[in-house]
Amino acid sequence: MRERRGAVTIADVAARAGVSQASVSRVLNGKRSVDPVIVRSVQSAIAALGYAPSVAARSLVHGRNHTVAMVVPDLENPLFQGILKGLSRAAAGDGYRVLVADTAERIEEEEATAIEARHRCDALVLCAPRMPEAQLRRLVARVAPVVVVNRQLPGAEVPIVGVDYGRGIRDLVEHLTKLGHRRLAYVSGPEASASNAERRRGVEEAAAADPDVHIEVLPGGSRLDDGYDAARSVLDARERGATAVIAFNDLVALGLMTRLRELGVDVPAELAVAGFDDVPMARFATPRLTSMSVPRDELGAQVWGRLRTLIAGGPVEHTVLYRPRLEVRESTAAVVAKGGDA
Amino acid sequence: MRERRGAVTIADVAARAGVSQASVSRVLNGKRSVDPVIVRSVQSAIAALGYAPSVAARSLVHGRNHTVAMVVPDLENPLFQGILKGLSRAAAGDGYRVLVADTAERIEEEEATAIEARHRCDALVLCAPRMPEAQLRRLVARVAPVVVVNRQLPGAEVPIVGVDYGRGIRDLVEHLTKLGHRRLAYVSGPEASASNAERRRGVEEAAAADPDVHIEVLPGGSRLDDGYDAARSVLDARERGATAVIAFNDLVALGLMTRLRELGVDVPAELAVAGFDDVPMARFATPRLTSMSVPRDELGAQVWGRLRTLIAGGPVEHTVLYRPRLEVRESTAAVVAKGGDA
DNA sequence: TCGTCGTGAGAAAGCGGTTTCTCATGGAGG
DNA sequence: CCTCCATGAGAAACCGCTTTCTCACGACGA
Repeated sequence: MRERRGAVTIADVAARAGVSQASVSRVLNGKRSVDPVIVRSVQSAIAALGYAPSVAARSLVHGRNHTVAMVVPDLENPLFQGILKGLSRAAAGDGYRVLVADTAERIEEEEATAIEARHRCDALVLCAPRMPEAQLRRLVARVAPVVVVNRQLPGAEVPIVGVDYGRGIRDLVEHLTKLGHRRLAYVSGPEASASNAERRRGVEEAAAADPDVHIEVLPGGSRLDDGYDAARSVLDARERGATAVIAFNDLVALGLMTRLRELGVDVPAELAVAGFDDVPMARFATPRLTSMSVPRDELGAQVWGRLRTLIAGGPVEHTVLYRPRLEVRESTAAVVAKGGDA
Repeated sequence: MRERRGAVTIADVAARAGVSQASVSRVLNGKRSVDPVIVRSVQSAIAALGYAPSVAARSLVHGRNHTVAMVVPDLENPLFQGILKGLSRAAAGDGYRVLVADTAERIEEEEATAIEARHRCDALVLCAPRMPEAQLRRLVARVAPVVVVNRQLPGAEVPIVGVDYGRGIRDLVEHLTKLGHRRLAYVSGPEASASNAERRRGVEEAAAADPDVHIEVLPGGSRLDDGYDAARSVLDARERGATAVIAFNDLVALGLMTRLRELGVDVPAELAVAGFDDVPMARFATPRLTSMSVPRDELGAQVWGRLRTLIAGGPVEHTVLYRPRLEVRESTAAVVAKGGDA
């Protein structure tokens, strides 16, 4: 430890420029009080030596290292990938980098991971945290500055960025009822998912708003396989009168459509199918999938905007919920009267 | 700066435990020379105060902060996402976190981004760097310890982890020739992509190995849209005798198949289609897509293994190239003789 | 008893940069 | 000429932790 580690330090620059370290520091940090001759001499020495200040030393003095930690339940999830992309690009514009911590859906590790990651960084992003609400409230108080994604925390002094899934579902139901559908099915997402709970609330609200509309909730999941496997119970619901299906997300919808096709069910002629999230493949499925579009990258950029404000000592900015946009495609069409009903 | 910043420091722990800071440090770092009474007293103080050592201070002393930077051309790419997932999970097992830098395909910024990111971290991962080879050689010498993904650097003292795309293509061609296909088309990837260059080399080698096999190269890209748009030139190639198509990757193949279906071309009866990467959707397409499977998460874990060795002062480990595994599905079948040729 | 060796623990220096305080110089005004 | 004020720059302390060096004490052997 007592040996110099080969890197160029501020002492080397000061020696080469013939000034004190304090002067080098002042030049580095743009202080106005430095004689221009010294400024040029220091800059010349910096360039000649290829000097870059130690992040650790600066961090020790400033108490900040210009990193932000992002904790996610699973990096496989397209939403989190999009948020990471948007966040990392936006933060880079302010000299920040994103440090990633993936909890692999181990809920019991989520809190410790968040605390550890935050300890390394200036701020934290919690993506769709799975832990119980009381625990989450205590955590956000502890790890500020923090932004939470896709998890409501009424009354908590923390910015929330998310998608208004309830609203999206209601809009989707409206699209389908305008096409004449009155009996629908909703293929549910994972039980532990807060965004699925919101979708289900949207389902309930849509059904409550129109006494003619009935929406049956079916078990499902979040992946292609889950949708594929849900086809059986979807067809049962169809026997009970359902003419349209809303899937938790596009992957579920795409898997479902594959199985329906294998089973000889014509989409949308015999059964309409709609998804959520509008993944790129939705536009290339057969039939093209009607879906609610969510701006993933932009979510990440919004997260950064709020974090930046918090880091700078600003106020807790408003919760922002993106309203999903309806992308009507081929998989939904007007209900066709079943034989004898015409 | 002269005010204490509220965090618990080693001085607080020392005061509470009634020992020196050196003793607290010794306990923290597991030194054997400490009296067990002092160990317990220190541990009790740490727990009571909720103390966690400053990452910056430790980093300053040790010259390491247990982070590794990963530079990618675009976080949208499923391969990089998978590598990030595998790397971040593997590194976490050793107390490391991954810091992400996305260059947004701005090749001119790649080098500076890599240097800056490395400066913040203990090591670097360069994913499919786009810069010219000479520049890349100079860079890897400068930023060691570094692992490069999907980019060959013969003779360079740097571990390479990647996919043997040439071998994958040759295996795919073999699969198709065994089905009786003799005239093939390859829908090319992005011009600047090193992995596309490898695939094209594989195409040339496969054609050179069998004088009966002819492979025509067509322009394409890397996304669903690119595949969709390539259908026209694919059909032209079919007029010239091609009975099977290999696409740069699965997204291109899926987009292509959508357009072929719209144009009334039966896959694989009239034209066989194969992809690369085996994304989840390949198993749910209609027809199910034949593809070369690549273990994305495992690539990330391999990257970590090599980085860890380098960080520990170990040798440059061997380049590892994963051989893609052929996943035969419905989109490829035996060539059907065209009318009149039977 | 005295001297030597080994072990445990505190003091102080150091990691690399920043900031505060102090000093020196020059200019202006009385 | 002398004093005061403003400005520029270096010295030293500090950020929080680690490590080295030194001291003290105890035990053992001569």
